[in-house]
Amino acid sequence: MWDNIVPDNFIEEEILKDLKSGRAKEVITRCPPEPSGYWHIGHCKAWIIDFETAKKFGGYTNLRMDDTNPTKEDGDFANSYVNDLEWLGYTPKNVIYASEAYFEDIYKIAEDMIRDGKAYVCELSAEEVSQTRGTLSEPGIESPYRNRSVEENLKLFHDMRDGKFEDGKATLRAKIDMAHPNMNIRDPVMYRVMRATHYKTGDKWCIYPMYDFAHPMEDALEGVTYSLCDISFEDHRPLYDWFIANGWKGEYPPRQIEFSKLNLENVLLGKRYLKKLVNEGKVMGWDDPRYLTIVGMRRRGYTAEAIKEFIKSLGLSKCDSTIPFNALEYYIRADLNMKATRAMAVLDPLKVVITNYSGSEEIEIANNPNVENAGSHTSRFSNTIYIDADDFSLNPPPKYNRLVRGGMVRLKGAYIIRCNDVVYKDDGSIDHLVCEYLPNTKSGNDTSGIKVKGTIHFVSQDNCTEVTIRNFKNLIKDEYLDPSKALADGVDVDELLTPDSLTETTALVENYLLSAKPEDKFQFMRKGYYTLDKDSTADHLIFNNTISLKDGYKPQ
RNA sequence: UGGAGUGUAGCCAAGCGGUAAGGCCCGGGAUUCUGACUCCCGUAUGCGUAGGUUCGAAUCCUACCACUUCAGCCA
Repeated sequence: MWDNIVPDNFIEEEILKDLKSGRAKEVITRCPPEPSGYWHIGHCKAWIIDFETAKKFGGYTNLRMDDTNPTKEDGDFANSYVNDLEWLGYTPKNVIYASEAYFEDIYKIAEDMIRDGKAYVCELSAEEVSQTRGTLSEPGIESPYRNRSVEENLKLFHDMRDGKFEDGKATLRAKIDMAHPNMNIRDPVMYRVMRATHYKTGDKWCIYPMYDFAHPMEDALEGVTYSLCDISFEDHRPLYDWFIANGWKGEYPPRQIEFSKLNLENVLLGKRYLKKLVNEGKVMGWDDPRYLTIVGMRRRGYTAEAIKEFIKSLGLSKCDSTIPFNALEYYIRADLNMKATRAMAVLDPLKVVITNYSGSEEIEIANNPNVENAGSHTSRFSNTIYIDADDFSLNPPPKYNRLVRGGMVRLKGAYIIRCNDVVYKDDGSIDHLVCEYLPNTKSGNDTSGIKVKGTIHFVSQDNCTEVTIRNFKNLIKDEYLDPSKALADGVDVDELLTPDSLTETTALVENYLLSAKPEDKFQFMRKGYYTLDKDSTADHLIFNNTISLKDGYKPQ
């Protein structure tokens, strides 16, 4: 049945072995966020693995809120995940709230474990537990409460649930091994007393299971067969397996497999840091286009497909890795190249007067020359136009293919022009260029036989509108390739920030863009990709610079 | 310094005893009414190091080295 599946990575290899040996019979995965923050590109990697792996083996994936700590969680986050997944193009089979779906069952499993002598109620304080845990090289000390009778433990555990202990006064602990070299195994806490209103279950519970106990039980209860997570949980796997072995009686036990997480150069994804900048008003919000949150990337103009292709291109391993940002940018450009509508925009206008032309006429601009049937839209040419200032040079560097005094260029979609004169302002700067056009050179209808080296974009005075452009630089200064390490080394967060990571400029765009809707994607030809920001109003458009085009021009 | 994990090109990453895939970056060229895209070509006598086994080793064995990670009643 599985014979024609070819594994693409070590996780799929492991799964295939299990399937063939009968250890597992299907592939059901889960994406298990704690609803306590917005998703970012790092989470994307995990969700892509969860969904793609299950899909490959004909299984499915659930979205499960791992909401076992009411002091940190919020239902708004949970809702955002459903939207983010949808945007990414994934539909979970079920949306589950662990608190609602499993708390009662997990509690019963805990009772069974007490009956089996596998768990005990401990009344050591948090500090005492910490002090008796031992160190990396020394064993811990067993709790004085470790050998209570089953009856006493059961009664005390019920007391915990019934609110007879104050917060922090008692825990349920797994009875494993206080001398184990893996610290996680030294009688880990399974339940703590915590009076907090849960966004989903309200005040129904005053005890909450810990991740290490809850997670494997949730997986098992849910029928999840593969619990894929990042490498930071590797040390927890023995515990995961212990809880499955000692707490769950089912036939096909879930299996945890870890992979390395995604790090990007110059990018900080820590929740604390993102939150701090939002609170201090240093960014526009969680969806700031400089953030690599899902909502931020979306607002910036990144596409879900580009993000997915990027992550898939990275492969899967357990090695620590940090990916250069330009690896992501490649996929953003590649996807936008096929999706963005071409348009003309002049970012730094220089006026050009065409002396031998009068009036105005329509021209056609292909919406996307790389896509068949993308169609075209109408723009205009007239005797007064604007070109970008850097497309004209008084002292052209070598191999400069744009407009120079006495030289010719083609205006995209219109005519070839020649620059005959330069008119200066009183301060010595250029006021405008005086040009002539070559009448028989119109695009698509050129009978002149004249070849020019350069084609530049422009807008016509009678067909353009001023808009705001938001330009972004990396939030983190270039020299901090690993900002989390810098932070750990004591560098202040503010020191990491690029001072002018957001700048606003204006541009003249062809009027075709007036009908754009938020999130519409455009390529401003020869410049970059832009998307309309949600802050735009009918008479004031704001475009976010998603990413520039590559510039292969190297003078010399 | 106890446990766990990882070392293949500048960055990722295939490879699973038969003589180092691919992608990004970079360099060169072609093409181009976007200096984009596209298309060619080039980039590890070498796989953390040192030994060993073998006709043959990135793959097996031994030792060592480096890096990451774990001492929440967080997830």
